Amino acid sequence: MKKYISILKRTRLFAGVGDSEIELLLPCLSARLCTYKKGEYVLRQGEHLSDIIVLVDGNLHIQKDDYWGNRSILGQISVGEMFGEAYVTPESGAVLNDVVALEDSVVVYFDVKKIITTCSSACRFHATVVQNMFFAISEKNRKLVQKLGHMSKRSTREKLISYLSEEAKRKKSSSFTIPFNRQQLADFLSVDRSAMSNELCKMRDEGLLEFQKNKFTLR
Amino acid sequence: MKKYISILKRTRLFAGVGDSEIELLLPCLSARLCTYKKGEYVLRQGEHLSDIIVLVDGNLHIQKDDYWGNRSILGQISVGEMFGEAYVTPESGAVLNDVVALEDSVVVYFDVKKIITTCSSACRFHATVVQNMFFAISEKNRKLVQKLGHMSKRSTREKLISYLSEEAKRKKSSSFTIPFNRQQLADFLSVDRSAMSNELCKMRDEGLLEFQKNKFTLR
DNA sequence: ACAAGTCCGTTGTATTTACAACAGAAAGAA
DNA sequence: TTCTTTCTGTTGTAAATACAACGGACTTGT
Repeated sequence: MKKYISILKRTRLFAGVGDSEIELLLPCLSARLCTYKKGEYVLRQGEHLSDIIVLVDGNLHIQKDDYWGNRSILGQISVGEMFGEAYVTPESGAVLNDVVALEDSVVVYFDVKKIITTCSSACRFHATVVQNMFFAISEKNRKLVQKLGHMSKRSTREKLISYLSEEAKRKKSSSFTIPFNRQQLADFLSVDRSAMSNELCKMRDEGLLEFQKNKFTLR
Repeated sequence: MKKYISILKRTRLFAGVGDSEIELLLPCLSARLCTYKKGEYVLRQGEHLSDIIVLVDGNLHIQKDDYWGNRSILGQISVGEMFGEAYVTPESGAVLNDVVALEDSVVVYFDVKKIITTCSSACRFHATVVQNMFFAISEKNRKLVQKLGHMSKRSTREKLISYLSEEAKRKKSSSFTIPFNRQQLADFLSVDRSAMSNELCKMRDEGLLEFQKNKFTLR
């Protein structure tokens, strides 16, 4: 666990909390470390959850496969990001999506009850963590709304423009690398891969953008 | 303001807080009442926000119109529900969507800073509100994920099935009324109204469901 | 009651997308 | 290297969707 404290320190959840304080907080929040090999499932649709999870190493996808084998990728989780926060309220039911490791990954589980129930005065940074968690969920919420913005576009081209310009804005550069290959991007935007590939090339030919593999440049 | 306390008491945000306590909390949270006539905008895309808002009377839609006039309805807000919570973190930028009153509506603004900064011991229910807000946002998050589930379906029929069966589950009955007319439902699911109308009738002819106006019955 | 406006279903056509299949490029393994 | 496997772009066809347009049912306001 100790080797990941420096990473936890840089996460949203522990912003403003120092190394030594984090070490004190960890047992107070019932922190548990778990490792997953590439391809393993961190969460499965239908499970119940009472923890918030932070990725400290590796890379995860939030996805769902339907009865006909169509895969939807709802999002991607990078090191330092939090997930599972939508399923920890008393009323929330089962987990709606799978979370799968794209590479060997390490996560830390935190008991939500412990987080929201401010404990003894021993850990005075507890309140900071609660506030951080609030901000983190709020931010997540915003991301979901943004994704809904992409998804609500009617055509493949519009979805691509919506997503790519969003990424450009986020990375503050017209050149950026996306965390998806073509199939994954198609699953993320809920479109057909070949149709999307087609559209991307058309847009390139029209001079709207350039790309090499996962690196895109908007014009 | 007083006439809405009984409504606030029944909201998620104030669950477990009594009438008299709410009255004490209101000034402590910088509560401000605002009324909007049918058709007026409560929030506009691009605005900045530092409040959480609760609807205490009326009915609202969260929506966005693009350059070409296509409207997307991201969600609908009923009395007692909270919104705006995604835009109140230090880093969150402008509001991404419009919020418009479908009928004459009344909302209450709460200063977020006041909420998350636990105040003097005078209002001992403050901590409860913080926890409630956490649950409420978490719940909202879940709703967004569910909507993404509908949106990620490829065909109009699948989107309809996804949405309608979700509603049936939520209302715990195979008969239920939806808060949208046809055009609004189409905007909500990001499909063409006539194509959707067509599909609905096909499904009815196949015996999958029945409907009169906004009342649906699944078979 | 009447007029104006809205809502809903229906139809035909043009456009777009999904699906299947394939070939070349790139990446990995033996 | 050579052999696989994966990834990407391309094409043709079938299917689904968007768009425009219209008539009837229902509302609303005068």
